[in-house]
Amino acid sequence: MAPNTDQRPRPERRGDETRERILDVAVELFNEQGYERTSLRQIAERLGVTKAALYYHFKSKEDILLELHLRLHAVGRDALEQLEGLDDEAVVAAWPSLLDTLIELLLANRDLFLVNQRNRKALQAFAEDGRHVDAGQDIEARFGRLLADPKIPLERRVRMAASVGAVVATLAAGEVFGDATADDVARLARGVARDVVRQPGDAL
Amino acid sequence: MAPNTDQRPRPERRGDETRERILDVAVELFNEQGYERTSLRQIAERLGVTKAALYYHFKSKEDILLELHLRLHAVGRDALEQLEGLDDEAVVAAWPSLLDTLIELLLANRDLFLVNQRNRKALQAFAEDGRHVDAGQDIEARFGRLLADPKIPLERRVRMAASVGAVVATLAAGEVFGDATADDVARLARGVARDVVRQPGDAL
DNA sequence: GTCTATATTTCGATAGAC
DNA sequence: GTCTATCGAAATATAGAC
Repeated sequence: MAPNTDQRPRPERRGDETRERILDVAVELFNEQGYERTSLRQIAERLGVTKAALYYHFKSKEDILLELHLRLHAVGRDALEQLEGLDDEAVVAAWPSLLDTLIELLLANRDLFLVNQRNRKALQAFAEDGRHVDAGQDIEARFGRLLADPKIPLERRVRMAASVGAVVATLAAGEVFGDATADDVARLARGVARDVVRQPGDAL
Repeated sequence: MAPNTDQRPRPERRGDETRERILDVAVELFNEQGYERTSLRQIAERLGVTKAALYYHFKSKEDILLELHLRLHAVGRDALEQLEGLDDEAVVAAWPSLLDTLIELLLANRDLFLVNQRNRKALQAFAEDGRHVDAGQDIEARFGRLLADPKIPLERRVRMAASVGAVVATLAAGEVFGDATADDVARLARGVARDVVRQPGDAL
């Protein structure tokens, strides 16, 4: 193979590694303090570099949060693609299985999830300021449309909203259950989710 | 009765009325944009006064949020006093009834609730900076201790966390259920909450 | 009680050396 | 790729007139 004559440093090299570390520290701080209360100075200090260095890797503070949003979407992309083309009724039918997937993903990417959940306002502000965050296939937008669809019985929709709330609250509480392994909590969360979606009147 | 010779303007007069309006506008804007993204200039403009006027009524921006926090506590005080002296096991027993109260209060003070829920980080930051927000009888702290109590079976604790998450998510979703009256949503929320707390193995 | 005007601080972002 | 130095904007907060 010919030697690498590319002037740019190879991707997946030292540079991208620093980029990763920036994102890691950002997730930490955004979760501890929130996005708005976290300054670039804090991120830089915890990382042991200067603010200006951050600007080499990201063109703005918003871009850091936006990148974290994209990563969450990447995590849920497989699940999202399964829904492509399905109408709302079909999504309702698939809901119990979707909740299991949600629990699994939430457990494996807890911090990333929480950052996105706790900074919804900031993300939606960017979107309104012209920045498109996927537009049509945004997962949250689709969920909102689902809850508004009058073709689905109200109780079904309420229980969908409640099931997500129950799961997120349970896994966000996470380590307050001092004892308890992650697997224990996940198993119990699945049980709760099942009880929420299975409404009275459903066939057993 | 002798004429009022007090130099200060009477309480519950024009002054407190403006104070109320400030809090009302603050709740609106904090819910629309979040606490950190809302500037005092915006509050003043929507109110038709200047920033300086706000500082006559509140000594800082934090104080506005803190006041809203105190109001929420005032709303839930009756419910909280019922729990005084009860040990954790007794609270668990009272949980189903507490959830009904939560639903009722949440529905009657939706905006106030949401501001406090969405700005938890900011409030807890103030508390750590020396400002005491009740210390011992803070409702959220008590809830956290309850979830950590190993004397309560894990599944019970998980279901308590999940029930609150389900209720809050349902009522926060609120108007996305385009049709549906508040009463409908409240009734369905009670049903869901009941299904969450009543775990398998409980006597019917 | 509300105003105008301004002080003070902090933050995001850029320029240019190394 | 990271640094020093700094800019400009915006925010909180204060001083003092009315």
